[in-house]
Amino acid sequence: MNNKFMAPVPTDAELEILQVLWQSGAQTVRFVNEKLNVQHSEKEIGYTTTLKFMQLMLDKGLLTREIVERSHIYTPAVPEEQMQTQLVKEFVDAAFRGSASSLVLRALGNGETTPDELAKIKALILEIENKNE
Amino acid sequence: MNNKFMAPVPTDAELEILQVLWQSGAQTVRFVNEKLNVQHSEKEIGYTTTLKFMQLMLDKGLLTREIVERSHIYTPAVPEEQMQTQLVKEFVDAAFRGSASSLVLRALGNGETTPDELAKIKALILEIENKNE
DNA sequence: AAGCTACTACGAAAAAAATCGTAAGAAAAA
DNA sequence: TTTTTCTTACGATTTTTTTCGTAGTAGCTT
Repeated sequence: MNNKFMAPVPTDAELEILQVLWQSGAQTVRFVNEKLNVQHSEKEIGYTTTLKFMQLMLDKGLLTREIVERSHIYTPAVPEEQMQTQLVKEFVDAAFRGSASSLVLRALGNGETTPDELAKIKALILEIENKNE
Repeated sequence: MNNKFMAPVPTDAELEILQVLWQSGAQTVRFVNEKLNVQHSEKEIGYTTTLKFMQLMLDKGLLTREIVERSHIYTPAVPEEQMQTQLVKEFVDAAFRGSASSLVLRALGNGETTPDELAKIKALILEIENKNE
């Protein structure tokens, strides 16, 4: 009984599954489960655990699926970019009281941003500035 | 029995309480509870709920407190900036597979960033680029 | 066909997070 | 000095998230 209107925000565990699918494309439960287990080498995640999640996510409208050769292939219901936009919005509210720019400052100030990436960001800023004219 | 070694990551509800304290400075449970209820106008959060959270947070090392006039005044154990740094790191991993710059791109591309803020960000980028020389 | 194997379905348990009710103490008010 | 009013302590419940065991189904193997 799947609501198909708007995808809800995923929980942490659900987001990990989405990551696998965005990165590797539509896949089976087995594939996702194995991928999760190579990353998370701490504690083995059971196959049925992953299966249950993916079924729940189907119900919630986070995934869609089709049957191929008697096995289910799952696909994210929304593209990564769209979900990221949504998540950033939430995160900015929760951790930066709504100020996206202070998030940006923090993210840049923080860490390892390669010159290449910096250049890309600079370009985007110029673009926005121009549009603001 | 409070661990005092390293503050753990706050849950969502805990983070909301921290926000109030970072924003308004050290405060009582009552103050925090009322502040939460004006924002969250959906469903009233009981006083004891907030109290319990703040006691838990004290135990976890997220808050400290002192007694003033027979009433407890709570203070965040870590400054907002430090916590933001930690949270951004986690968020980038969870939602952007570790790429801070794509988070930045997304955050900027997204929304309303004022020219003033853009300028500040640009300045930071230049600063980083210079340091990279 | 009988036994394996590889799946999915589903209920339910375990763990984590959020919420609240009740008791109890101490100052303030009556 | 009773009673009312705040405030904290703490156990317990509810809700949400995560995890898994068991059963059922269908193709393959022999």
